[in-house]
Amino acid sequence: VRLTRDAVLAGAIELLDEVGLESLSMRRLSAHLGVQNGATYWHFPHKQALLEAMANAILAGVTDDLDRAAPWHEQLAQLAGKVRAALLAHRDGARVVAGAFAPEPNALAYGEAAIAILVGRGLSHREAAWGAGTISNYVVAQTIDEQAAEALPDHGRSHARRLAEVLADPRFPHTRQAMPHIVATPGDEHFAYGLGLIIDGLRRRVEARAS
Amino acid sequence: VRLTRDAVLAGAIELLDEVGLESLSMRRLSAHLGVQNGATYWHFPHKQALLEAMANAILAGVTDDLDRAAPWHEQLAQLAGKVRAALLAHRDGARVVAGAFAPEPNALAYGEAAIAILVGRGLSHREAAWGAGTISNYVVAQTIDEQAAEALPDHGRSHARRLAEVLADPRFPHTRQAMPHIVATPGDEHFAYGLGLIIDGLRRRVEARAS
DNA sequence: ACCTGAACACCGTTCAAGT
DNA sequence: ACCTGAACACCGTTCAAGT
Repeated sequence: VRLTRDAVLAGAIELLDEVGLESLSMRRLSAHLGVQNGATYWHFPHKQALLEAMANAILAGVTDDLDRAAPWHEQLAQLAGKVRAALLAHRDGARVVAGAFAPEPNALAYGEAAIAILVGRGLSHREAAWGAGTISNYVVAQTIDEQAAEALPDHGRSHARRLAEVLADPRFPHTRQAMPHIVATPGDEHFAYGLGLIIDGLRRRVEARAS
Repeated sequence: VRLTRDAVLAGAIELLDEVGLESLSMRRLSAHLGVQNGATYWHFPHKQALLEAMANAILAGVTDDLDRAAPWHEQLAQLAGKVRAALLAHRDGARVVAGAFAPEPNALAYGEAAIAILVGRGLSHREAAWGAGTISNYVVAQTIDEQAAEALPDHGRSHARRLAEVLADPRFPHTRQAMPHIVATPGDEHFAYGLGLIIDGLRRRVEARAS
């Protein structure tokens, strides 16, 4: 049973989808690959390196097929949507990517695309980098929330009940009224709202430049 | 050596500041408290419960002393700034809070304050909840980045060098020019920029309501 | 070059037994 | 009520030895 770096990586993604990030151990991965305990360490120096490679794999193709004819702010929204879709395509995908710190190619390609769009509209590299980072953080954080909500036992009903109890506290009247919208709502509308806030902020700055 | 829930919690925060989240184990905490291995389990049912309590402790007081006379968007910015300061006050504070899922009182108080401000300006509870959530996610994610950058060995110089090497790749020209602004810049300006984007987006929606 | 087998130094959690 | 002591079932990582 000859192993390769790619086989280890593919097996790791497979196992991630099966058991989730919490249960993804190097030992379990070895078992999944039908190999002895330390075998994976020949292909990856440590677990973190494997996780970075997984994050890179999850983000593959996010900069493909962008509609360059669309208005710049729609291109940004499209790009963010593709990243979100990529994260949602794997169990705990958002958390895996959030934990990756090293500059892997696919994450860089995504950042480059976002910065290029903003620089193209006249923002400084500093503003473009910070703006792209804000979007990036939003997409990952929001998708972590979505996947956490998904993963809740019995579709989160017990969690919702516990939340409702706490919100009976008279100190939190508005939170109580907003209850249905507190836990990350599945579907695109919730995601689009927060993204829209950030992009609107960027539009203001781009328009200020233009005048 | 009589233990209490509060003593365990205080010891845990102390140990967090000393060794960081990665090295904060239940066993090490017991040693730090001068007590046997399983002793902490009488006061907290599991590690996650302790971490939630720590997150709550870190967020203590974030809703105090808000300037109710200030414009609403400045109140929001103030609130976000106080949360960031609270997270920065402890090693890995942002990551601890990010990992807390249960609705603890201080996090709820913060959410309530933010939602109340937005509802007070005419937004629906849905928009207010989503807007507050976007700010919340931003503050935590951005502060995680800041604390990660801080924690880098030799002030991140080796990391910056590795990044510079990767960015020699001609595929990433804009990222390369933006290099000094890619890693979370310490100080308030970087933080304020992203926060300003979100708040500006909210201002547009509040103004749309008013007219 | 690539993998096995076994070890090292840890984890979180449980629980009878003590006080 | 609160803690000890010891165990259970795991971890990530290393490394001589094999092929």
